[in-house]
Amino acid sequence: MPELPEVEVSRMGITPHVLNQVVTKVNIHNASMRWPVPDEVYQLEGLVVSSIERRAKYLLLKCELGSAILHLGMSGNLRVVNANEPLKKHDHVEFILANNKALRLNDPRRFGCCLWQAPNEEHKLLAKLGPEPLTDDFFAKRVYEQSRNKKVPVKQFIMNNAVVVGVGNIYANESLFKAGIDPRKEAGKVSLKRYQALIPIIKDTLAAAITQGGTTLKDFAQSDGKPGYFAQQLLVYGRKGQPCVNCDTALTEIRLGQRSTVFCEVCQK
DNA sequence: CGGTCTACCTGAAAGC
DNA sequence: TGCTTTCAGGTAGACC
Repeated sequence: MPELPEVEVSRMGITPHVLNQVVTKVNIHNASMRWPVPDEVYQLEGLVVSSIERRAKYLLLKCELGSAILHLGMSGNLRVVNANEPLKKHDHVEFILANNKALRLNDPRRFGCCLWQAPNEEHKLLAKLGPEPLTDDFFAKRVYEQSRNKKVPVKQFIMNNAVVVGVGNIYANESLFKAGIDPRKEAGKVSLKRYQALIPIIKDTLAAAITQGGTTLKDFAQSDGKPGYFAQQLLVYGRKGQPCVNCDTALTEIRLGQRSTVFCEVCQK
């Protein structure tokens, strides 16, 4: 499932093939994604892709008359293939380029989306997003102050897009383990000192995953079409019952906000 | 308004 | 073996 590192790696992967190319044709093979794919996306036809940006887990293909906003949801991936390559099942949207390549958005579960943003406008999905985790806008004191009087478990707090974007379930589990923080602990009762430990860990974990080419369990294909399964070592996620790497205690799995939460009851307090 | 819950969706895996 | 059920999860929006 694409988390922020996968999206960033996808961005980097498609950029050499897509940047500065003319979009000769847009094909919407299946408009029923999370939201209907709007016809405005056809406005890209005949335009040059002038930049490819990422905000949270959204990718923006920017052109003079507007931008396509892409989200991979849980099961989506982007591929760059030769335009004559047969479509695969769940290739919902494709952008044919002047270099005879096709950028294809494939998403079996259709939790992803392809939307439109006019120039100088900010789509409402992007408007309420919190800071990017890898920028200086995400820092411990800010998170600490934002968390005061919040009763929500700290894990759910750091997965809240208003606090920081791009921290999904896997990285929330991993980061809290590395920081030694019990995921159930009330966000408002976590000290500044502990946020000062946690925030750099989140940054380092995400940055390392980007550096290594992105991590995923399934569904992620490298943008050149090769399977992109990435064997990053996950310390707790998916390791319920297995020994903690620090103390050998069997890892515990619980549900927080309907999400699988794995942690070490000894190392995380 | 803050906090919690649900819906959306398919395919892999588990259960029977 | 093959059918049925469960589970995975990002996130907007409904709900209390």
